[in-house]
Amino acid sequence: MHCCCSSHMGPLISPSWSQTMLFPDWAYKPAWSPGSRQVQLWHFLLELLGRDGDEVIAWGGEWGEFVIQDPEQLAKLWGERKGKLHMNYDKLSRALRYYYNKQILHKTKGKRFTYKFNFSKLILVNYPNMPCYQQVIPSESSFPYSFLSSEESLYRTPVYKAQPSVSHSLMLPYCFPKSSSFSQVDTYQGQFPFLSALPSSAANLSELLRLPPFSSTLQFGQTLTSWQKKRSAEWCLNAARVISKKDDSDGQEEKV
DNA sequence: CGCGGAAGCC
DNA sequence: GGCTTCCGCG
Repeated sequence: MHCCCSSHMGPLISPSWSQTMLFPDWAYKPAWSPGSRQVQLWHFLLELLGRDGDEVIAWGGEWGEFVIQDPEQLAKLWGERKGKLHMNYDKLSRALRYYYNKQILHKTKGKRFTYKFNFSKLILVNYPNMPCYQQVIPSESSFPYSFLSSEESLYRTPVYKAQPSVSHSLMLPYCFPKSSSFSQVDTYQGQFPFLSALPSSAANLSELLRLPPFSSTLQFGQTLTSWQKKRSAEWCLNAARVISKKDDSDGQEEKV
């Protein structure tokens, strides 16, 4: 039994989930609040990946896999974000390679500009003291998709290939009940920059949560629904209104 | 391209 | 610690 992120998937998806999202309070702490640092490369990648139809970077055929379609442009954007005017793909890719050791990321061999996130490790590395997490991961081994051969996706078949039993990292916060130890929860506050630190508002959250491949949204909706019904009182819940679209929405530094 | 050592920066 | 910069190697 692993917390709320159970493996069963039902047909139900709340039609309103894209309009109203519920998050624990701590999920809204900005990245630059005490205890957290500047934006990290993987935050940035997830952020861009959350924007559907991006020409610079996009999700690949496998769960967590992504393809950098315009390496130099990606480097330029990253450089702008970090204030490094001479950033290029050579340097950016070095940073990506440093993720190999941490097992946050690895290279999809044979595919140009293609890397793959290990969401489980991503969480473990960055948020090691998660209570329920230690139950989730070891039981299923760190990678729930082992039935997928890595060579399998020569062709880009979108759906139903990768069906994770543990949903992706952005859902993991839902596995951490607020319940008894408030102090623990406090420790987590501000530690989810990829949830809360994205440039501006909750609108970005919605983009982010469209995240990786496929059914994640479905699971997400389902999870939300059940949590809303069952345990919402136990959470420090926040309602995030998702602004459907701002004409101002390029208010990030992407455009200069 | 992709890799990883080495040094440097903040 | 998390890159950034540079570089030699395959």
